[in-house]
Amino acid sequence: MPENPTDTPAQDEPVIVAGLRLDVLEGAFSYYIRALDAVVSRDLDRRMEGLEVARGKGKITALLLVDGHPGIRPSAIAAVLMRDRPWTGRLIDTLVTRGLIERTTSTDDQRAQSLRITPHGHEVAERVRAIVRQQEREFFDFIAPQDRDQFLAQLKRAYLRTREQ
Amino acid sequence: MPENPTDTPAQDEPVIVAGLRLDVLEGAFSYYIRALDAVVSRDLDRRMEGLEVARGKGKITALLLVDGHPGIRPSAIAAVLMRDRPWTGRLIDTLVTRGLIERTTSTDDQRAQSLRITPHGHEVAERVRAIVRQQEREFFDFIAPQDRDQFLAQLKRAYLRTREQ
DNA sequence: AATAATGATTGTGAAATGCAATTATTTCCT
DNA sequence: AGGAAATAATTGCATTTCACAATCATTATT
Repeated sequence: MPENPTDTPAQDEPVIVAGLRLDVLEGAFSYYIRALDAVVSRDLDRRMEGLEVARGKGKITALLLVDGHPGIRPSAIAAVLMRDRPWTGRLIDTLVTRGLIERTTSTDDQRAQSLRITPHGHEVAERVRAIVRQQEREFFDFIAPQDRDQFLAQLKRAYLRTREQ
Repeated sequence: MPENPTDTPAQDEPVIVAGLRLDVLEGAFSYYIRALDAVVSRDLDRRMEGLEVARGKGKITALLLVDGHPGIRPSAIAAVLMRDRPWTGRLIDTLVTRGLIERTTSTDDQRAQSLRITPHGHEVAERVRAIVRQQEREFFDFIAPQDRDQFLAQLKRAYLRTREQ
């Protein structure tokens, strides 16, 4: 049983990109995470093209959250996204404008709003789920099956830990 | 010898963030990468605060590339960053304006430019390296030593593979 | 009842980003 | 050699993103 992921570059082998060495960044988690984000986001944008939630960070998460948690408040979405409320408010504006979710004032707290998915929004959410799953299959197909769980677990762990800080 | 990373959440355990479930995103590489990027970038911004290369993606990489590759062309930097040339041009403008690098027309090709680090730029590059290393130590300290190489190798691999597409 | 805290919106300005058009130089092709 | 095509880079927008301050309404605290 192999202890290391399949076919990974050796630790001492320099990382060459476009013929250039990456200096300290070569050994930096932060660099790869930031660079990967750009590529993954670009790819996801392409896949979502035409769908009302295309481009930008947040709309997809917000839509799925509303679909999965009827009556959710904007501030709860802001907490997950780690964004401020003005930003989240405008995000919700666009989802409402596009007829994906609806916004009513909450019955138990009249300051708060209660967000619910519309039938159309639910359809879009379903399509979003399909696209996300498809991207996972197609875009990340180079990750060997036996490495997937471990890699995902590490990312999860990093995600949950860094959120705390 | 353990085969799995230390203390990782079980695969079937739902990921709860701010009390909410994440739907499909919970199992999506893309979600964690995108979310991690936001946190890591924010943290890096804080650490670089005051330094002429703070905030934004690209200045750090560009500075280190110029420092490590005297005479490098803007287009080479654009290739590494996967950005268009106008964008890269303006990035270089700011580095030049701040006295970190200097720009001359290349001798072998008068269309092209040749970028070189200034003494001040080199100093900043050194400080950037120290900060990056420090972030790796402090921010990612939750990754168990025995997991680090493997996690980094997976990220590297993902990075290199996704660049090809 | 007065004050503080909470949930959300509006206003605004600074950056980031992306596309099209332009200029200058070099390479390629007859 | 001469002209077309390709390459390196810049300039000029037009959009979008994003954060901060100020404001308004409602609820909680004392």
